[in-house]
Amino acid sequence: MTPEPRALLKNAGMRVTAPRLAALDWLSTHPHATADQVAEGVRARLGTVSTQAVYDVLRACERAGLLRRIEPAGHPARYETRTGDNHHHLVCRECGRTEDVDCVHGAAPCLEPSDAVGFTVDEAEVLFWGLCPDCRTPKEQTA
Amino acid sequence: MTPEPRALLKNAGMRVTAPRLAALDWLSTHPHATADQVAEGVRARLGTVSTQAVYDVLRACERAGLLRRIEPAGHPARYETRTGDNHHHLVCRECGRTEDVDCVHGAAPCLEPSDAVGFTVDEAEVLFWGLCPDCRTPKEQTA
DNA sequence: TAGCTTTCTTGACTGGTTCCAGAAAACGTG
DNA sequence: CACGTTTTCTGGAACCAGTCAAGAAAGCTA
Repeated sequence: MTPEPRALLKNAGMRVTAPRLAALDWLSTHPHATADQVAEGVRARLGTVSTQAVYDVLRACERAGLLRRIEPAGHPARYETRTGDNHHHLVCRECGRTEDVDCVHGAAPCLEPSDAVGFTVDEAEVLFWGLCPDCRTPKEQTA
Repeated sequence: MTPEPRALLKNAGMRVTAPRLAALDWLSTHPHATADQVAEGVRARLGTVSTQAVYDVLRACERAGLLRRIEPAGHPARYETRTGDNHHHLVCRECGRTEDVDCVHGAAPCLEPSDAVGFTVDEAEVLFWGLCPDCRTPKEQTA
C-alpha cells in the first residue's frame, strides 16, 4: 500500500506538490497521525509549510480516497493511508492513540443495521474505546 | 426509562434542580438533541438559563450515567436518556439527525476486537453513517 | 515557456465547548 | 425554619481544531 505517493496523486488526477508528497510519505510510515503531527513531519522535510496547506492537503487526499480520516470523539482527527478495507480502530481515551483492528466478523462486520428507518447507510464505523498500555499505568497522566 | 427525573437525580445522589429536571424531562421526549437544543427546550420551560448551566447539567448527568453522549464526527454532541444498553446509532451526514439502532448481533455486538495490542477495551461504539430521508432528496442541500 | 489553473501563504475568524470567579441557591441538621 | 456547608448558576473570557478569505506562487498543458 502507498506504492508511490507520486503515482497515487497522478492516478487521482491531482497535482504533485511537495507538501502532498511529504504528507503522504510521512503518513505511510506514521499511521494515525493528527493534522498537527503531519504538519510537523512535513515541515521537518520541507522547511516552512503553512498549517492551512496541511489541512488542504489532507482534505484533498481524503476526498480522492488516498487517505482515510478518523475522528474519535474528544480528540483531533487522525489520518491513515490504509484505505479501501473498512477496518476498525482502537482508541485510547486518555492520549488518543489509535491502532488498527481488523474486522471481527469476516470482511464486512456489523455493516447492516437492523432497522435503518429510511436512512441510506453507506458506512459502518466501529470504534473500540479503552486505555492504551501507557495510559493504564497508575501514574498521574493529564487526566 | 427515565421513570422520574427527580427520582433519578436523587438516586444518583445529586441535587434536584430546576434546570436538571427540565433537561432530563425534555430529553426524554426529544432524544438525540444537541446541547443547544436542550438549552432551548429548558429555556422554554424555565425562562433564562445560561448556556454554561446547560453544559454543566449535561456533563453532570452524563457522569452519573443518567445521560449518554454521542459525538458524531463533524457534528455537535448529542444526548439521550437511553443508557445502559450499548445500542448503536444511525447518523445523517448532512443534518446530523441521529436515530437509535438496536444491536445487530444479539446483545453485545462486535464488542471484542480481534487484537487489542495491549489496550484495555471498555466500549465498542458502532456508528452507521448515511443520509436521512429528508437529506436524500435531490434538493440542493448545503452539500 | 506562455498561460491557465490549482495550490500555497498569511491572517483573521468560527462554533462548540470549557474554564474561571463570584453570587446564589439547595441540602441536611438541630 | 434558621444555620452553615456544599453545590450549582451566572457572565464573561478563553480554548482548540478547523475553516474562510485574499493574494502570491507554484504545477500542468500546449
